[in-house]
Amino acid sequence: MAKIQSGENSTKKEAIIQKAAFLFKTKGYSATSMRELADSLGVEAPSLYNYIGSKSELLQSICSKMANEFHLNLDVVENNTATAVAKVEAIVRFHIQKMLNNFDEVFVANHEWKHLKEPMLSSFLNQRRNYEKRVMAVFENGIEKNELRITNPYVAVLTILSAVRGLEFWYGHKKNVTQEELENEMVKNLLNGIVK
Amino acid sequence: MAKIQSGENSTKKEAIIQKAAFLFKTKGYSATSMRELADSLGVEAPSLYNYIGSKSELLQSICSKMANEFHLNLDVVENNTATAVAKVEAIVRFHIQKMLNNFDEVFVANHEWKHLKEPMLSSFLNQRRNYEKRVMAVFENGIEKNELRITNPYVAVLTILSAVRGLEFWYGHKKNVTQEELENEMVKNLLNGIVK
DNA sequence: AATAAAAACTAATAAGTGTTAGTTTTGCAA
DNA sequence: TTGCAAAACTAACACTTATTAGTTTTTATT
Repeated sequence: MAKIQSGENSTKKEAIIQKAAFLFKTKGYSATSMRELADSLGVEAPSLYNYIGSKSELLQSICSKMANEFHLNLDVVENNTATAVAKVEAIVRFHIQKMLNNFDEVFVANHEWKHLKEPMLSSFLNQRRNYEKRVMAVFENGIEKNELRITNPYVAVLTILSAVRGLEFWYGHKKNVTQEELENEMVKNLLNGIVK
Repeated sequence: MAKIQSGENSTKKEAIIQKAAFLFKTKGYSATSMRELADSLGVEAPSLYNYIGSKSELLQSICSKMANEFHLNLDVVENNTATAVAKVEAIVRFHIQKMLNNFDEVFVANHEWKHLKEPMLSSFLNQRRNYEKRVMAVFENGIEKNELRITNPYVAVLTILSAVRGLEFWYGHKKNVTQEELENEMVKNLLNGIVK
């Protein structure tokens, strides 16, 4: 009957993943059925299996894609910025932008990872721990170089990254704040708290 | 066979709700089955219905209990603290303490509310919007009285409350940070960013 | 127009869901 | 010890779940 529509630059598999991200975000992974996903693509559920292996594979694709992108950005930041403060700002800005531009997928990676199956679950958590450590190293470096006035880098990382993650709470509210304003104001509030 | 164990100060219904909160937090509402909940209480699933009305009633109990407690605290803070800065600090500290002392239930109210059924869903979201507005009023008052240097109270509320909510991320990590240290350090980092 | 591959379909399966009905066991009061 | 209510049980229901098998339709190529 109907065909799975995919944009010019995306395969049909990618179209399925994108819709899945939207539904997983909206209803949660477990509460989203394959029939529902198929329905929203104008197709019967078994047809999806021409493109994907399983429901859990969809979740896995989303989570690992996000993990990779965040790690990749950290590589760039570590090599291309001078001061620790500049690194922190670059990291915060990337998180904010990702949050605003790839909301569905970031949200799913942040909230639905617990439904990953082993061994992907362990792998995902390992990657995340690793990411945290690398960010924390940036903060520690900032303390050594006397750029930051924080005393506990772990708490600082936790505080800042969580604050940014909280943008998901803002999403949909659509107050009279532009994306740029929000980003700048947030960076200011957060960095003011820790920069010397 | 086995009986549902309830602590000295709690009814059996409360014991069920508490275990439900733990499971809903750990596996998510949809992925938690009544059989599983019963199992963890050493009982068969239908036995639960001697004490509760339905699965969704469990979620409702948890969410509305948390909503009430946060509102109640705000009543106290509004009346019993002098400056806006003191109010902000008191709110932040309450959020942190709740997060650390009633982790399961706070987590569920924060993450699983979307599975509430109407009309409780709308009611819950209304309460939350209301809470935000009241907190925002505190910030606006702080700007008027020249106590705060923020320019956008909405972004500030978002940033601070999200940062605190991010404690869920810390929970379980058990770094070498005591609860008090964490609370004080976090309050410092956050207030430094906005207090004049 | 014929053919082969891609992609949709229908039907079915086995497992799991919340919940109800009806029955048995348990524990306490008389 | 008897009797009664509270609280457990078993069996079953009507649905929903992800997924597979097998078949038909669509699409593009020769």
